Amino acid sequence: MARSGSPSTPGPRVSKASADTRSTLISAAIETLKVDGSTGASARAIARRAGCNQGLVFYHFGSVANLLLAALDAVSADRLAQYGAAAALAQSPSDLANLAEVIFQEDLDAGHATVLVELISGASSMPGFGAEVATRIEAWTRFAQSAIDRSIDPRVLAVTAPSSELAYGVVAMYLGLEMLSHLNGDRSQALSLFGRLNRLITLADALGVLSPAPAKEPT
Amino acid sequence: MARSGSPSTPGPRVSKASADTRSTLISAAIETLKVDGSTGASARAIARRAGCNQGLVFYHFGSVANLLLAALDAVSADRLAQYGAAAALAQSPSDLANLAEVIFQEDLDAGHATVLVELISGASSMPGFGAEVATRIEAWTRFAQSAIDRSIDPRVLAVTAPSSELAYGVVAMYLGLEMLSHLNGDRSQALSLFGRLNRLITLADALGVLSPAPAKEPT
DNA sequence: GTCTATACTTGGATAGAC
DNA sequence: GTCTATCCAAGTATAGAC
Repeated sequence: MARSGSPSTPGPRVSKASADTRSTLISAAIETLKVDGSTGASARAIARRAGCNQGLVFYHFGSVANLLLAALDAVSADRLAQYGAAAALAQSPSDLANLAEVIFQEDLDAGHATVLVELISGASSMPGFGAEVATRIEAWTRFAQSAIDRSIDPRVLAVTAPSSELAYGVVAMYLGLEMLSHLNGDRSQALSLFGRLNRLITLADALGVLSPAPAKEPT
Repeated sequence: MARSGSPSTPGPRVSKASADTRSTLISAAIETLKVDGSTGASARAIARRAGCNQGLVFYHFGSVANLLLAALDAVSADRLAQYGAAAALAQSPSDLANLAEVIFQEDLDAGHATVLVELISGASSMPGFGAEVATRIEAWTRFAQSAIDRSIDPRVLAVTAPSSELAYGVVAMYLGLEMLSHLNGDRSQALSLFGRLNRLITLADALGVLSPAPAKEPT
């Protein structure tokens, strides 16, 4: 599968031209998934968009499926890095919620969420593909869970739902809102709903029922 | 497109054999969508499952896309009828939530939800298909909205979100949970989350903060 | 590493026999 | 109304020239 060097660390072993083609193909795969969906993401369509020959897909990735997984890796790495940077800046649950809203809007507009949806639903028709996608989606739920753990009082979690389940729900909602807004060509309803949830969290936070108690400071 | 008689009312004009083949093809299309996804739902694959010739897809429906839309119509009609019957029996919001949980589990297990997800996400690669699917999905959000309107106090809606947005969120959640549980081959997390929401609604209902006040009865 | 050419498979769709 | 046969387009994948 991998030819020379590890696939995720293109070291000096790989020539510049090769690495360029690889990343161009990955970008083209992402773009094709956004525009034409997983059904339309054929080797030919992707190569056409990348401006190179169709055979290079198989030379560099071995199969279309592997290229699509590389594309998913790229999107995951990019977005989770963004999320992490934003989460690090957040000081409170409402900060986090506000940042989440901005980033969610970005994901809808730029089509990052579309890539996830297309690969998840497209997995049905490619044997073995589902398991590969599943492990990659786990990174998303893990991120959501850790963000929840950091920002919500454990006692709140105890009386509502464990963070793992909430994270599962958050990712499900993300995917579902992407599907509906993409279908309608209208993100306004999804964003409006997200905004309401956001205001609810800000309100609850202001009432002091969400944040974990600061580690024993004198009152 | 339609040959004789209207497509949704197969009257006596259509021979019994023809109507049989039509409905067999529709059932086969549904089954193929569940098992192989929208990419795998080709005329040949569907006809193979239906035990008939591939050309009949085009004779009866004109195109694969039209057959898939007929399949979606069938699933929508079937499920919304079930939902309606269940909702009619419900006397309270918690009744409704309990029934919703049972029906949601049914949809996950039987793959009804899969059909929706596959057609929505597969729409990206078929020009014009998205709009057709969108109008059919609207029937689902309309149902959800009317159920919400019937069972939740308008004053609660006024301070949280309008029923149209809540319905949008409910359908999005339904689709997202289907995607994740289908991907993992494990519906338990989705059901557990649904169960928690259910208990929350039952609790809120018991506290009297959800149901509309009964129309002016003497206290 | 990249391109051309090609073998093979599958799918959409139609024509015509029955 | 159904089936066989067929055409054509598109896809995966490989071999070999450059």
